[in-house]
Amino acid sequence: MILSRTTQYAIQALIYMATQPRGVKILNRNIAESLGAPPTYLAKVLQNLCRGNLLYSYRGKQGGFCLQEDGEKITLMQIAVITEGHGFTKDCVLGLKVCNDAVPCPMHKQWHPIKQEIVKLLENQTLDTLSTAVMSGKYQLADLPTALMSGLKSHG
Amino acid sequence: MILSRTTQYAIQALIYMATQPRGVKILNRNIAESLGAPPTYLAKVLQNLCRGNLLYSYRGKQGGFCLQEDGEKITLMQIAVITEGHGFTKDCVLGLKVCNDAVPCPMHKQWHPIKQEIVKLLENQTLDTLSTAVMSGKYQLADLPTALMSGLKSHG
DNA sequence: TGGCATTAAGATAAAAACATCCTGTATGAT
DNA sequence: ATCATACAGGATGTTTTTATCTTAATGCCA
Repeated sequence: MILSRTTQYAIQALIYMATQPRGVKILNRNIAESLGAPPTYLAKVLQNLCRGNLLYSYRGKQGGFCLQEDGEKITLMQIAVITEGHGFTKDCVLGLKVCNDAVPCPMHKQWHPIKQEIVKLLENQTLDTLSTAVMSGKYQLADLPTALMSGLKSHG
Repeated sequence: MILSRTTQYAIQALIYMATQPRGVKILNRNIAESLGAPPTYLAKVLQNLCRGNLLYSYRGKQGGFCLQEDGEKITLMQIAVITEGHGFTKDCVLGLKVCNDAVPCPMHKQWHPIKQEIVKLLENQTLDTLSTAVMSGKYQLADLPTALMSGLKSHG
């Protein structure tokens, strides 16, 4: 598994939010329901994304979460860096603490280009592209296709 | 992290064994020391590799572990399948239980080719190639270069 | 102002991964 | 035979990740 469960929730949640009308506050409860994710855990993840400045949060009645301005430009890499920590793209595939061009593990040379492709992919995929794909109805965001589809339909 | 710590230990251990003269029994204790891995934990990993038919084990005095015949042809994929379980190459990058060409997540199309490259790499890398690289002295197998190097030197 | 809905945050719990411990069993050497 | 050595396997402990619970803080609205 390349991304932790936490990061997967974060990405799913943000894509979901990008499918919703911009500027409207979205409840944690609704996101969790649409994704089939544990609400209390997702709340922590969203909190973390707020600290990472990808989201705004508003308390009280009429509160909820909102994508930051230019939210659709957010990349998967930005998300992953917040949830997995910096340097998760730098880890040695064999787990060595020090592994670089100068002092490589025996897989370093072969693994490096693939790692680069993963990085490039994560950097190229934006919430814009992904949410558009989901809204087309051809791609599922969670293991609850009916729940999600109905959720999308009710909003647009 | 693409491979679990357990898989990393397994790969490191097998590469190390492939650097040693074939047919000679190798002690868990020595492998662990050379890799800087916890000996009792490594023992479990090696046990598992025996069940997976990559190693032979011998008990009692003069006992130890031996690479299976044709051990140098073992691929990283064979190892990973044993330690991570089948289907670890089939996991959806967003964590969906069902995600395939027919019912894809919004990342499926973009992720698939990279996943294929990872699979191909793991299938192409053999203990032969990797142990040869390590024996050349240009590549480190553990975060204990001096310990490993001296270990290799003492055996040829 | 009081009541309610919502996120924030800290404590706690559960599960999985990682690691250790102890006893059993096989095997070669004395 | 007995002993020392090394793997096997089960129980236990620790750490990290994932998940839940509870209380506080905030803000809307009547």
